[in-house]
Amino acid sequence: MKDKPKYKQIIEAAVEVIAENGYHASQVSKIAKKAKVADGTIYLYFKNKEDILISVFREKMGTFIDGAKRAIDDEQTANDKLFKLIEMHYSQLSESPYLAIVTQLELRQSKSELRHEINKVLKSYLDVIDSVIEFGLETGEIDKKFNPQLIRQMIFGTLDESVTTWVMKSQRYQLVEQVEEMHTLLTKGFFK
Amino acid sequence: MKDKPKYKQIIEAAVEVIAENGYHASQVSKIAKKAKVADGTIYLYFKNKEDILISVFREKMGTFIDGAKRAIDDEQTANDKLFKLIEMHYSQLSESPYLAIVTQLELRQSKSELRHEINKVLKSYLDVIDSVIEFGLETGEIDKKFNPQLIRQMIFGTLDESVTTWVMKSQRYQLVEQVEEMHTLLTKGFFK
Amino acid sequence: MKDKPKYKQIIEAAVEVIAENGYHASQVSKIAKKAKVADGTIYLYFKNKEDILISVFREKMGTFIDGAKRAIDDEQTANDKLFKLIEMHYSQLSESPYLAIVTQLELRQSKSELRHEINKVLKSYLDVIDSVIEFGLETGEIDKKFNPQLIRQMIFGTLDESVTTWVMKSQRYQLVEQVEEMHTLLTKGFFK
Amino acid sequence: MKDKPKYKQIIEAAVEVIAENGYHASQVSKIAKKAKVADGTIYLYFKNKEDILISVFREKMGTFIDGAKRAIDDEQTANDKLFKLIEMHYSQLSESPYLAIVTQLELRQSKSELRHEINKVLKSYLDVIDSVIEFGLETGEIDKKFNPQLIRQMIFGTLDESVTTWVMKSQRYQLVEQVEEMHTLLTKGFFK
DNA sequence: GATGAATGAGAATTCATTCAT
DNA sequence: TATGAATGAATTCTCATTCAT
Repeated sequence: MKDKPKYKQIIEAAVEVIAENGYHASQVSKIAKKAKVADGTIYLYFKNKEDILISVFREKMGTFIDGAKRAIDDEQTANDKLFKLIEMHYSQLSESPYLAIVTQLELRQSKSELRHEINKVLKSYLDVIDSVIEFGLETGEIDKKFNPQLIRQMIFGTLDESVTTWVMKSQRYQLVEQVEEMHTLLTKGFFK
Repeated sequence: MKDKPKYKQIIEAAVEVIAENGYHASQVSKIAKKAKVADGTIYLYFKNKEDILISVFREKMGTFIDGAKRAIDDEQTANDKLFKLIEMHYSQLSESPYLAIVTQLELRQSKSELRHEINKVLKSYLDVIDSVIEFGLETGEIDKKFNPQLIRQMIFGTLDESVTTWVMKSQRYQLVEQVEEMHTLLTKGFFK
Repeated sequence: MKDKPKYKQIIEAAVEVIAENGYHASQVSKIAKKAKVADGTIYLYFKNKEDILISVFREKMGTFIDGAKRAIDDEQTANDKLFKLIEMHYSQLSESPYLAIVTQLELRQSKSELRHEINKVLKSYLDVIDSVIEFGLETGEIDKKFNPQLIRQMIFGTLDESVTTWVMKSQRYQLVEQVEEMHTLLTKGFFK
Repeated sequence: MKDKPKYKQIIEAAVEVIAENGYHASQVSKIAKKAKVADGTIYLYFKNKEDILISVFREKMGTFIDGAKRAIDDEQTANDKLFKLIEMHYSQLSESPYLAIVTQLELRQSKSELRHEINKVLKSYLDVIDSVIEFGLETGEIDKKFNPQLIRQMIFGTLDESVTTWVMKSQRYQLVEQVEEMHTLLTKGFFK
C-alpha cells in the first residue's frame, strides 16, 4: 500500500488493456476498471490519456534500457557486449508478452504527438546501441570505415523486425534461441 | 474498375492527403475534395475508408515490388541480386517522398485490422527477399547453416529501419549513397 | 422548405428548449431533437454550441432592434419616439414569451465569451436609445445639462428591470398597459 | 456557526475567487485553497456549493442593506432619503470592487435555482426602496397616481444598470460623482 | 473538528457512411 | 454514375461531494 500504489496499478492495467484490446479500443474507462479505480482517479495521477500511454512506455522502457545497460557493462569486448544486448533485448520482451505486443504493435498506432514522446524514450535505447558500437571502434573490433549510424540501424532494425515477427506469429517460438545466430549474422554477415 | 480514371484519382489523392495531413487527420471528405469528386463517389469505387487505404498500399507496393523483382531478375549472383534489391528499395522510395512518408510512418498508425491486410501485401515483398536468399543458398554463396527466416528479418529490418530514419530526418540526405555500405554490412557484418 | 429551413428550425428549437429547460439544461441533443434533425446536422449550420446561442440572440435581437428603429422613425418628436420605443420594447417581448425568458433570464447565465458577443448585439440597441436622446437634445426637448449616458442607463435599466419583473412574475400581467405610466415616469420623474 | 472564523474565511475567499476567476471557473477546491482549509472542511460549514454562494450574497447584501437602511433613517424627506439611497448604493459598491463584480456580473450567471435564492435576498433591498416610495406617498412628495411598483422598478433598474456599466467599464470613473444627477433624473425626469 | 484522496455522473463534437435526387 | 446533405454512434475529462482516518 505504499509508494503510490494506484500509479503502478494504472500503469499495469493500461499495458494489459492495450495488449488485449488494441490501442484504439483502449478507453480510459476500461483501464480504470481493470485497475479497480474510478475513472476520475486516473486524472489524479495522469494529465490525460496520452500521459498514461507515455508513462507506460517510459516506465517499461526505462526498466528495459536499464537491464540492457547493466548487462553490457559486465562484458569486456564489443563482441560480448553486443551478444548480451541481443540476449537482453529478446529475453526481456519474452518475459513480458503483453509489453511486447504493446511496444511492437499497438503503441505504433498512436498519433504524432505521442509518437514524438515515444521516440524520445527510444532515443535512449539507440544511445545504448551506439555506445557498444563506439566501444567496438575503440577496441578495433569494428572497422572504422563503417558509418556507425548505419551499423546501429542494422542492429536495431534487425532486432525490432525479429521481435515483431515473433509477436505477429503469436509468440509461438522461443525468441532467445535465436540469440547466437542473430549475433553471428550481424557481426559476420551471411555471405561466405 | 481499376482502370477508371476516378479510381486512380482517388488513390493519388489519398497518398497526398495522408502524407500532408497524417493518418489521423485524413478524412474521407478531404480525400474526396483533393480528388475532385463528391464524398459519395468514393463509395462507388471503394467499399469503405479502410478499402481506400489498403488499395493505396496494394497499388503502390505492387509497383514497388514489380520494380524490385525486375531488377533482381537481371542479376546473376545472389550478391548482385541483393545489391540491386537494396538499391531499388532505396531509390524507389527516394523518388516518391510522399509514398515513403505514408508507408514508413502514417500507415503504421492504422488499426490492427488494416495492418493485417497491409501485412498480406508486405508478404509478397518478403517473398522477393526470400527468393534472393534461396538463390544464394543454391549457389552456395550463403551458408546453409543459417535460418533463412532470420536472414530475411535482418535484411528487411535493416532496410526498413534505415528508410524510417531517413524519413524522420526529413529526407535530408541521399539514401542511395548508402547502398554499397549497407550491402557490405549485411553480407559481411561489421566485425573484423 | 426554402431558404435554409434547417437553420431556422434549429434557431427556433433552441429558443424553446432554453426557455423550457433553462440555459444549463439545454443540451445540443435536446435542441436537435426538438428541431427534428440529427445531432450532427447542428454542426453543419453552427460552429459549436455557443454559436447556436449567439445566433439565437443575434437573429432575435436583430428583429427586435429593427422593429424598434422602424417604429421611432415614424415619430416626429423625441417625446413620441421614446413613447414608441417603450411600447415596442414591451409589445415585442410580450408577443414572444419564450424569447423574453431567454433574454431576461437564461442567456445572462452564459459564460464570459458568449456574454461578450451578446453585449455587442446589445450595443446596437443602446445605440438606438442614444439616437433618441440625441434627437431630444437637438430639438431642445431634453436639457443639455444632463449626461446622455446617464439618461440612457435610466431608460434601459428601467425597461430591462420592468421586463425582468414581469417575466419572473410568470408574465401574469399586461406589460403594455404600463407604457404610458413608464413614459411619464421617465420623462417627468415621480416627484411633484 | 456564523461566528466561527473559518466560516468568514470561506466567505471572503469565495468573493475573491469569483471576482478573480469568474463564476464558471470558481471551483470549490479553489475557494478552499484561498481560504486555507481543506476541501472537506467547506462542507462542515456549508451544505453545498450553492449554499456558499447564497451565503456570500446574503452576508454581503445584509451589510449593504443595513448600511442603506441606516442612512435613509437619518433623513426627513423622501427626497433626501432617495438621495441617500443612491449615494449609499454607489459608495458601498465603489468601496468593494470585488463585491461589485460578483453581484453585478458573476452571480447573475448562476443557474435558476440559485438566482431564485438570490432574488429572495434582493427582495429585502427592494423593500427598502419601497419604504422610501411609501414615505414619499405619505408626505405627498410623490403623486398617488403612480404605481409604486413601477417607481421601484425605475429606481432599482436605473441604479443597477448604472453600476453594471461602471463595472463593465472596469470601474474607471467615479460612480459617486453621478449621485446628484441620477437623483435629479429619477425625481424630475429628463424632459423640460 | 479537519483532512484530502477517491469517486462517478454527465455532454459536446467528429466523421464514416447512406440515399434521395 | 454522381452528388452532398443528413445521419448518429461513441468517448474524454471535470469537479462537487463523500468518508475513512
